[in-house]
Amino acid sequence: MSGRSAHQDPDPARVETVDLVLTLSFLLGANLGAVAAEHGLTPAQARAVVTLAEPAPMRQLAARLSCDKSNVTGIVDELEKRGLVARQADPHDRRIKQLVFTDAGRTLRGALRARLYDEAPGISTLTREEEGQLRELLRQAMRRFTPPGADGCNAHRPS
Amino acid sequence: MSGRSAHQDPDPARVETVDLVLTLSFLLGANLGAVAAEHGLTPAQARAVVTLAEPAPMRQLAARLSCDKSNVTGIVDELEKRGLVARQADPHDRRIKQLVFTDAGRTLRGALRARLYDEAPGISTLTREEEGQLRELLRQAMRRFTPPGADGCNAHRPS
DNA sequence: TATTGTTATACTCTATAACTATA
DNA sequence: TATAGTTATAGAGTATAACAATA
Repeated sequence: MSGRSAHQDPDPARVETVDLVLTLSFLLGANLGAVAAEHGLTPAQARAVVTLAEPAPMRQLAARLSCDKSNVTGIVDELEKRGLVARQADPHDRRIKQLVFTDAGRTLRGALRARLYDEAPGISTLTREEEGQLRELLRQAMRRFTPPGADGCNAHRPS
Repeated sequence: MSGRSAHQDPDPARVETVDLVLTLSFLLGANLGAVAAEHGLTPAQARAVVTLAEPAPMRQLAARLSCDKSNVTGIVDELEKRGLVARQADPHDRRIKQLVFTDAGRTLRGALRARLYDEAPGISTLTREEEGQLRELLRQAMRRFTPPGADGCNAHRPS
């Protein structure tokens, strides 16, 4: 018994690996925020512009952003107000609104992607070879990852 | 002119690398949220428990969480209410409150760290060697990263 | 009945600024 | 004057639930 804890401390090397991923992601997020602000957008709006692959229904954009569809309404409202995207009626299903870029929106998307990817903090300092190794290791990690509750049936989230 | 955009599309390989980092980080964050909820904590509260290296002033915890000190007050209020941490007067400077864990808090911290690091989604599927390579590449990226606006002044980040 | 999108609402996270008590 | 911590407040982000229009 004594005061011995039920859990050993995790491997310090593992802690460093995880913290490095989180720190790098934090920098990428901070960069997104800064670039968004330069264009008078919130981070969520900028992310929508970068993520949208036109044409796409609202619901698909929500899926790509990993958020509820109700959030997308407000984000797209603002982007539409600024003349960056438009909602187009779908000829085959009148419930659906297809999102498309305006010319200004498409240009902005290119500018944002250039800043966020070409100049990605940290990652852009690696050589092509190093980045290739990093990419392959991350692919490996994601490939082998099994989401919790995926026992071959459809996964739902208990809340 | 012919509608040619001012920006080329970024290198698809680069896009994949960045998106992999963000996806992995998203999974780590979702895991934090799930583990926090199991213990009736919000993600921010759980992160404070995991991050706190006792004893530490409020201000230092805020720095480690990369957030404003005003946020820490509420987080620690709740952790203190649950008997996980305590605020102790600093004998040398009465402005300072040193945060320390209770026994329950220290035990919880161990449990959370075990879940968040030992079972880190994605990363825990790599072999020791693969994880070592990943860690070294991420270290390299962070080492070479120059924060914007760091023109010769001292900008470090102690881990 | 099920689905797309909208609205209303609430909760969390975060930053800013003003305040206190110390130093 | 400067710093540690608190309080009040406001802005983003997100989720849930109820709803209208449509399938």
